[in-house]
Amino acid sequence: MPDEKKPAFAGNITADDVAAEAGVSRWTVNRAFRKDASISSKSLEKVRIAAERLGYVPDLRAASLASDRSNLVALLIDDFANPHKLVMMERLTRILRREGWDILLVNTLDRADAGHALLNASQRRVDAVILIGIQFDDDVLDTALHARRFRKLIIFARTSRNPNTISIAVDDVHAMREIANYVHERGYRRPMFLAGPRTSSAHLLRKETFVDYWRQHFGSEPETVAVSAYDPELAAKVVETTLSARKKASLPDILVCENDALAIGATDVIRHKLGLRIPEDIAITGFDDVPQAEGANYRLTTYRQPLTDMAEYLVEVLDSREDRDFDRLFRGKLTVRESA
Amino acid sequence: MPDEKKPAFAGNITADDVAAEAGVSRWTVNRAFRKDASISSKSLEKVRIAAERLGYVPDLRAASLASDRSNLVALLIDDFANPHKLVMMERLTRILRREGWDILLVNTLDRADAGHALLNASQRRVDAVILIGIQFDDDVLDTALHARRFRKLIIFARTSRNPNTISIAVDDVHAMREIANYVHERGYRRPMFLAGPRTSSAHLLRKETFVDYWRQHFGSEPETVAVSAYDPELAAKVVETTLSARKKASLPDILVCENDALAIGATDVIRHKLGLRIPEDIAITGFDDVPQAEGANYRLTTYRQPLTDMAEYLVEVLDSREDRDFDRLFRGKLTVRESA
DNA sequence: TTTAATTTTGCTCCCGCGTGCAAATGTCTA
DNA sequence: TAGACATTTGCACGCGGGAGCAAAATTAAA
Repeated sequence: MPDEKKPAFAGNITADDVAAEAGVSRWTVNRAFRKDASISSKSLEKVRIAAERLGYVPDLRAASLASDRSNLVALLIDDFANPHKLVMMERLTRILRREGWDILLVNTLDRADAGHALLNASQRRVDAVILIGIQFDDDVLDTALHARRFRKLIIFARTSRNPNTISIAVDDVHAMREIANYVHERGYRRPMFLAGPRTSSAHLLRKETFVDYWRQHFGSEPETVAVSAYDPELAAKVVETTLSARKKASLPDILVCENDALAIGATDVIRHKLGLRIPEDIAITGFDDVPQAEGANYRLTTYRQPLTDMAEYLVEVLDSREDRDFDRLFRGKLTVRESA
Repeated sequence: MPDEKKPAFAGNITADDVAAEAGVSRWTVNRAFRKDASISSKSLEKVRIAAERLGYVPDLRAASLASDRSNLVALLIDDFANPHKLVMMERLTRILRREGWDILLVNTLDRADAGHALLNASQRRVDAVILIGIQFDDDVLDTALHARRFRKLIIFARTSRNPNTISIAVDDVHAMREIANYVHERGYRRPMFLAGPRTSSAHLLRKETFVDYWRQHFGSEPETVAVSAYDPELAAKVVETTLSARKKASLPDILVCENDALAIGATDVIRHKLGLRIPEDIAITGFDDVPQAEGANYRLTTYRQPLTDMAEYLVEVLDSREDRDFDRLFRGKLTVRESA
């Protein structure tokens, strides 16, 4: 009695095998695995059973090839030093997966590499590219968009003025004004703004907004300092070299940081290297509300982005077949803690 | 003169289009994009130019379908609260991409979801699955392996006793003994071990090793406490409830933590909630050497995993067509700072 | 210069599934 | 129960490119 049962090893079970097993045609089998399928519950059941027995799962490569929809999006990141990225990835992967989207994770190694990263994604024929990094200049975006290798290029958590790009972000202007008002209300008068890297395209309007608003409404011109990456360690170095030489009287009374990554680095160095108290000697605000901002060590006053709402809107955008302007700004929430 | 030039919009440029443009056959075009190709430099040049002009990029879905190699690996994660994951992702994405591998990022939502996550990956016909999370029980692994949906199932940065699985990890036993010796040498006598969640399969041997070793060599039985996830916030809570009620004399003199995520949470709560000094009142050790361990705030004595070596070995494993035992343990490095 | 060895090129036949339509089957009403 | 309509099912063809071999072109040897 040679090979009574099929080999348990599923060399490659295709829809044809399942069709034979279930006594239907291949197309019926495939239909059973599509949600919009028009199929009788009877044959659906037959197919399910046969597929189960054979261990069949549809091949998404083939499906994608035939249908020209991959249900795959590329997620391009570069600044892995920013702890907020972990939060964003968690939220995006969770929600995208729930809605049937898979994610190709691409590490954009450096600015020169952005083009390669995009090309990489295009070879997999992703339906969209999501940028949550920082090193994307307009020329790279334009090249990518010109080649039209993907239908949608989404800049997440960052506003962009590029008209061919979809930007889903928090309303930086509104947020920064709220922070400025709060800072002033609490009695701070000599703010210093700690900014991140400037890129020509995907830009944060936080620094500009804060500085302009403060000047217009409260008279004085805030100092500003820039860090070349959203990296706590780098921020710490910059803050140290900027502040350590100063006399106590000429120190700012508050450090308004472009995001929590910078604020965290600043906090550490202010406390441990400069030996100052927060908020008594210098107060600090951040932006993003990363998990550790809430912890006992930082208790950071910051601004929370509505990431879940943003991710859900992102899915909407991905699913949409329209060709309208998808840009959208969200309102976040000022979260007050003890740091300012 | 109707449509003199081709539409700039690359609806879908295929190898056929390029072949026509370059005056060669389709197969020559495809060969031009494979690195092992046997092609004359003359036609390679012609193809390159034509491809450039038309904006052609080979379709990896089709290539994968035809060749049965996708050059895609799935990366399954669940514990996004652990900052070390960010480091691991950075390293893996960097090295894998450099070697021509793309990454499918899958968020394993919870333990019950692991099966779905695996199935998800299998539908894309990934060449391998890499697990860097924690919620993978043996039954899930066995199901996945039994279905034989991928050639390799790699457990990264965690040892596994499952014989069908490839484990690339640091030698926990060696590392923990080194830590235990160091702790004892420094004069600590009442250690408490702060452990993470226990899963039946992908297991860390750190707690067992430390406790056994300490008992055997130094007589006393260390206390142990467990946290249900590698999450600093959770660790903080557990440590607070465990230690806050005790008199100072009955406190441990050192907290040996299974990894930095726990150590960070513990540090915060010990300093800010219990009002104790580190290391004078309680010392702390971690494991992983996350970026913030080096920062001014934590200065954590910890153990660094050779992630780059491990990732490079991972690539070797992926590329190999042999069927041998790939399990491998690496030696890391004890990194001493001020916390212990 | 002719023949043999070698490299390059073209081609047939798949890979596994979706699209759109026609045939078949089922359901409802009069 | 026949006719009209709705639902299911089957099928030819195509998506873009790889494997392996045969034909053609190029190079080396005699």
